Amino acid sequence: MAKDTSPAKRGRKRAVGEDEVVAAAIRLLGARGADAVSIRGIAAELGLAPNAVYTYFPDRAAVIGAVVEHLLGETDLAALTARDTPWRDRIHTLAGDLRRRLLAHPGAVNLLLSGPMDGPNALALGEALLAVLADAGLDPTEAARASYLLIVQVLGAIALEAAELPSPAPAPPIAERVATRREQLRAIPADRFPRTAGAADTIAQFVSDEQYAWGLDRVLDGIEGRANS
Amino acid sequence: MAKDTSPAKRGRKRAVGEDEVVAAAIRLLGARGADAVSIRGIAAELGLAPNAVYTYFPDRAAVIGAVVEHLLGETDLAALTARDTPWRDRIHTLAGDLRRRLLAHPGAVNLLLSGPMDGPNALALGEALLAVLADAGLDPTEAARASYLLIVQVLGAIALEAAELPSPAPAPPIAERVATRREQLRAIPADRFPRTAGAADTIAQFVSDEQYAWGLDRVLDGIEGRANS
DNA sequence: TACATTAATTGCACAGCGTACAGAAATTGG
DNA sequence: CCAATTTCTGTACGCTGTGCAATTAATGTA
Repeated sequence: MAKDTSPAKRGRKRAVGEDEVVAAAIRLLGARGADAVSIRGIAAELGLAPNAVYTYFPDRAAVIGAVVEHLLGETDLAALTARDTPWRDRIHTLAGDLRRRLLAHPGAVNLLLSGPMDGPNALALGEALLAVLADAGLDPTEAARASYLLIVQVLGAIALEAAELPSPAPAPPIAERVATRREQLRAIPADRFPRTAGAADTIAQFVSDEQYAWGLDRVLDGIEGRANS
Repeated sequence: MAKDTSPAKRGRKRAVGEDEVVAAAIRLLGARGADAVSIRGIAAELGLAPNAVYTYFPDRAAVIGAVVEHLLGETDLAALTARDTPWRDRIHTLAGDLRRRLLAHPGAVNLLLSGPMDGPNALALGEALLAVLADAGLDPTEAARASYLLIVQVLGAIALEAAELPSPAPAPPIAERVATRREQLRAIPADRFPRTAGAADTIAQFVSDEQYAWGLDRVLDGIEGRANS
């Protein structure tokens, strides 16, 4: 049961730790977007030669995976399992939290979607979600299906929002993004797309907190209909 | 009203057309994955020097945008507006169609999510969706919100499926993907993630047709609850 | 028919990327 | 003090997007 990470190894001492590599990557992600999260960029950030990074991770994908894990690990799973709060509220809190955190560095969600999410923090999140949905009255099979549905919904919504942001810069405020959309929507020919043009005001607000919560509520409605079967 | 694309221009004749550029890109996408859709790869496919591509598109992002538009344009919108079919069935058909088409070249959905979907084919799809949801009894505002919800759901589900596929190769059959997942899930420690381990069988099938349809049905349930308010 | 104009294509170059390989530097157990 | 072991660096290869200048091909006009 000894910590088998410390027992005084032989060779040269490490200049940094794996966590510092991840930290440097996240620093780049926030400051210069997802494309800037490069091996060479991270190395420069740490004052190392590019290939020194390969001491800590086998390839770029592994670094990305560790970053994803770190981002997922920041979520407050305790709030998710607090059984004194209604289950729908708990999910709303988690979803809002994830959205805020992931849109803080646009491009982060693209990292999530660039590989399977199979790390321990991803598992922990899934497990907590299953617990909430059991509280909601779903049997284990339905709870599992619903948990995936929720993850799809949350990551999908965030990904679509992120898709229309130019990667660098930590995302303008929502009001500004809505205004930009409204401006672009005014160019739509009302004769060819009458319904779209007519609903332009609502469409402009697709990237708002309200639409995000509305969509989640419809999903939760659908899930709730399967409860205590 | 004359075709202002033909009136006999002056300089050298174009070796290919914009559509051939897009076709070459899609050929690469299907054969060697999203990463292979490079300017140089397209140029090689067409027998041109790399920078000749810049005659047709200003940069790589524009090429990607055209590819996305082309993929969206392949969807059968007529089936969406056939009012003799129940509206839920029509949406299921469209969703299944999109999934099949996008998973045919994994990585395609990442292209969709790499920029705003604001081309004419994207607009046409949105417009058709609004019509279906009007048929479902939603007022224009709710229909707009629901249409975005549906797009989020469909693209999110496809993106999550694509995320765990190694980009090249046109996606193994579903049964094989489920088997692979089941294998990986057997490694999950049941003591730390009891619910996850217990539902492993269901979780393995997250990438199945059934889960896709199940999730869509929950979303449609939620949307249906807002009809004829 | 000859020439000038215009557009498409090419060659070359630059800066960046991931990463493989060999060697130098640093640290420790014996 | 030496040998073993680990980390870090130098160098290099092949790939990417794309800007600039020169070349090639097609046309309208004289």
